[in-house]
Amino acid sequence: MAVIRTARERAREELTQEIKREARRQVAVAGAQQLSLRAVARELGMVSSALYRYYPSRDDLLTALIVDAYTDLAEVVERALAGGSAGAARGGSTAGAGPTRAERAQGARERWRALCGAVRDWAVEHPHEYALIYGTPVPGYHAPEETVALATRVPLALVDVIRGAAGHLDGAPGRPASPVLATQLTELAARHAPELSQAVLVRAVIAWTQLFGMISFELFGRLAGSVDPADEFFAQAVEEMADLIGLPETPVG
Amino acid sequence: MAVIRTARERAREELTQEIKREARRQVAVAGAQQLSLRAVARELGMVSSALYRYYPSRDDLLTALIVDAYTDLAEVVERALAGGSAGAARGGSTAGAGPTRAERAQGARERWRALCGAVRDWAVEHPHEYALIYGTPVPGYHAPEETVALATRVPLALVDVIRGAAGHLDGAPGRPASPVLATQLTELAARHAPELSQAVLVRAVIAWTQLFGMISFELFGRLAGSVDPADEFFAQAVEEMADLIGLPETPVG
DNA sequence: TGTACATCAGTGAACGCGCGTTCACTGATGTAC
DNA sequence: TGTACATCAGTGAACGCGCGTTCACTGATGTAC
Repeated sequence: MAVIRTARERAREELTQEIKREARRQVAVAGAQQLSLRAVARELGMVSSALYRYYPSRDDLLTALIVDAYTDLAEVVERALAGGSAGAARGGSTAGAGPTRAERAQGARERWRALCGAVRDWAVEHPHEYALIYGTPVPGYHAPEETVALATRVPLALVDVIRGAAGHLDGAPGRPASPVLATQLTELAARHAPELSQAVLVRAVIAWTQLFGMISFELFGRLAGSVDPADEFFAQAVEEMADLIGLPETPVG
Repeated sequence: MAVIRTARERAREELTQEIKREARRQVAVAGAQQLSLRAVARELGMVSSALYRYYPSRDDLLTALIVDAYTDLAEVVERALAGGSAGAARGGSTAGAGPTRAERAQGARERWRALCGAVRDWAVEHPHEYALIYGTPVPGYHAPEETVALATRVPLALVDVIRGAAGHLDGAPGRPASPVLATQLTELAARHAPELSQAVLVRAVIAWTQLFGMISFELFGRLAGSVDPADEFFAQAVEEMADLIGLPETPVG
């Protein structure tokens, strides 16, 4: 009620964060499966039962970490797009005004690069948190509704990048979608991207799965012996995907 | 020594298989993390310590399952290619003789479809075994050398399909590879596919990561709300990947 | 074919471990009058 | 400002669980002579 938090309230907020921080640290070191309330409590110098004042169960703590991971990744990606696109488009835009439609189209490929790079960088820096949200689901754990909406932020950003270039996409003509797929794409378009053709949407989904497929393979060690370290392969694949979608090339110079 | 196995030897072989079978069943139900020697023993009506006559540790049993999973998948894929390509190419080939080079090129897209379909079907039928070999690595478990060679069988089959169409590939011209990537591709080509260009090889790796990226997303529930069920999306993506690589279209009729 | 010994599969008890969660408690912090 | 009561964070013991692995043992199977 009071604007100024009581000592109790402040302590509670801080400890809630500290518990989460320590839990995240443990997940980062040993993976989600190894997360143990007792170990967290031990590290914090508390007794294990004290944690139950903050999280009603281990699964709730895990959920908090998952929510944070989704949020963190989404913010990193959105920040990369906000910064990157403004920078890329600023050159040609009237000072003070936002980028024009054509300018955003010009910047679409840079934005696509920025998005892919941001996801990969985050994943490489937080491999276990990445595994937490994009790895094998933990059997027995069921993600609450809350995370479903969060999980869409990155794909929505991806679609947004493509929408920015709508009308300027120059990919090869696509194959017609078969009936069920066409229906799925129509619904997807209605919800998120009415101006994109089915051919482009399919490729957006392909690029999306491609992006995370590559990253998972890299993190999980499946590229060892072929294109690992994967930096340049990744960059190349990002361009190939941009070509596939038909994102316009930015004129050089 | 004896050609005829003694009762002891036969019993040992059978029990070794039965233990593996029960372990596989448990992994299929609850995932690798849940595999427990005690539970396996219980189910088999033995005492847990008896298992140590057959597998020296839990990790060794897990390794046996992983080896089996790799082998099983590879065999399914190789069988699909053997059957599929023979059938596809038989129409135009001289009776008795193998397919000519041009005929194999004609069949390359069918072979690519067969390969992708076989991998996906196997994964859908054995989701937990798929997760065992393509999911998040189990922290603390280190895969022995043995599995490394096994893991290459599917990608080798993939490269083989493309090699079958060498000289007939008609993909869009690729971008030049940057230095490190070029080196990696040169080594890859030297080892596995000297007749393929770097542009094609990059796309082969892209298609490879794409294939498993899609399947993982499908199995792990990440396509829910977009293109799930994924059958038609998968088929479409398989064609797009074939286009990207430049596998020749089979003439219809 | 029969006996003496060696091999080895399976038993049952035990070790030592760590886990999530509950519960009655204490003492400090906060609130109402 | 001071007192009486309510709230709630943290304690410590306990419950009940399942796990991987070791070890001395027994009894059945196999082998050599």
